[in-house]
Amino acid sequence: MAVNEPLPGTSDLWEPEVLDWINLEKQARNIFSRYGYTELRTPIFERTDVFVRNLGNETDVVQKEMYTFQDRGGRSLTLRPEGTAGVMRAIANKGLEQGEEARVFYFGPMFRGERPAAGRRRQFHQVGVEAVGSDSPWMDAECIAMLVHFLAELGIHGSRVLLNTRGLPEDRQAISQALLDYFQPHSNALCEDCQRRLSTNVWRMLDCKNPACHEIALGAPQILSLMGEASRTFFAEVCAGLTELGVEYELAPRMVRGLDYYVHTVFEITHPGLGAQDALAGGGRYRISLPGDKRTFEGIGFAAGMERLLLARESLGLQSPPSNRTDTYIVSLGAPAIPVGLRLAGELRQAGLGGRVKADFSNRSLKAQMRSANREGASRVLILGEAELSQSSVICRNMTTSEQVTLPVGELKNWFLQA
RNA sequence: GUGGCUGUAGCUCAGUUGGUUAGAGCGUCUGGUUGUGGCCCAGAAGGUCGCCGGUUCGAGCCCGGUCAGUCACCCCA
Repeated sequence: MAVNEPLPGTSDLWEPEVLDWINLEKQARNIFSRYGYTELRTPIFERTDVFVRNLGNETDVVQKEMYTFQDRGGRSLTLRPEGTAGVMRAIANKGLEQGEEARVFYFGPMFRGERPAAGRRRQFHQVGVEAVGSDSPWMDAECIAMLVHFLAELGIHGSRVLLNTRGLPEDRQAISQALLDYFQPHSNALCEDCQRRLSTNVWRMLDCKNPACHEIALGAPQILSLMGEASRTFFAEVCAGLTELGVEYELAPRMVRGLDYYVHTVFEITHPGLGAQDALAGGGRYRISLPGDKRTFEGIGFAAGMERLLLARESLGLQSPPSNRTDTYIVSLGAPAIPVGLRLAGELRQAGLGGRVKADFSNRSLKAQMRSANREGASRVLILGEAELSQSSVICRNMTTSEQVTLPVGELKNWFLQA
């Protein structure tokens, strides 16, 4: 039993759920390509430093969530915990001309060694986009609007767009200091995590969920007001762009996203149908430098959790109904009929007739085979028995109307073509 | 990694104060006279009660451990 179960946090995916996944991928390609994005597929494992370097060594993802192993040559490799790093590596490898933009989307499995919960898996799937090479705030607005468009196309209503800015790196020092000056006096009242954050990551204290910390964080200085002119102008233009595109959003001045590489815009989309992990998607503007490359790449991107998108759809009653497995079912009565049914099935498929064709090789009674045909939802049944074999004919039964006729094999095509 | 809840047939679940061969519904299979599905009827198959150990004359029921699921925390998609 247990040996056949998938590992914790992983799962087998059967129809009809698979149909929802196919549809999700189709919609992603459909929408993102309208914005000029092209699909990129990168390996699901990379050299470990690709991730450590990009995500930041102090992040939780790097510290305790990566699936890292050594290959035979002793190199440290890691199953990708997110998509951006690999995409950036691929772009750097291909090369980006000065002034050239890369706009790509991707989807696929990601791996994080976390404890599974609602909407959280160890192997999960993300659909994401990256627009690299533009430093324009209008690009941020368009990117967020594209995500909102995508959600609408999936029928996901009721989500919220939360928006904030982290400003430019040169503003960070002053802001961190101001936050530190504010939180330090309260240190005794803070939770364990936040006491540690005082020295590691003061920003993160702003969105601590601990009630006591949250209370204190409410009185913290507004980071936006501490930023320089350039940062504030950038943010204002992102907001203006969203308004221009008719995207509704909420300012979330205390939202701080986990990864170190963000500059300026950060955003998150939440949905009430998800449970405790209510983030449907998240992203922001980033600057990334790669090992062996002197350049810094700036871009804007997001990743959406595919499981969560599906959960949100489910909470709105939008999952695919179970589908029939068979359109045409071929019943063979008696051992001599079985190879004839086999051949007939092959001919139908080659001719593109009868949709999903399944032949029954079980040599069971007619009744038993008819029951199977019915259970599988077949709309047409072809019956081959002794009498039919001797005269090269076949009984053609319409399962919806229960009408049937005996036809020479040569006339089957016409029968299939009529409704 | 930490905590709460759960773990009985393919599925959904019953199993009384621990006491003889562990039950139901659905599903599956077979049959209801010569070769015809869905409805109905009859019969059958299917379970080491997650696993290991303990308490007991005796445990699906009690205790401990373990594994798995689930939800929550940390964090994130």
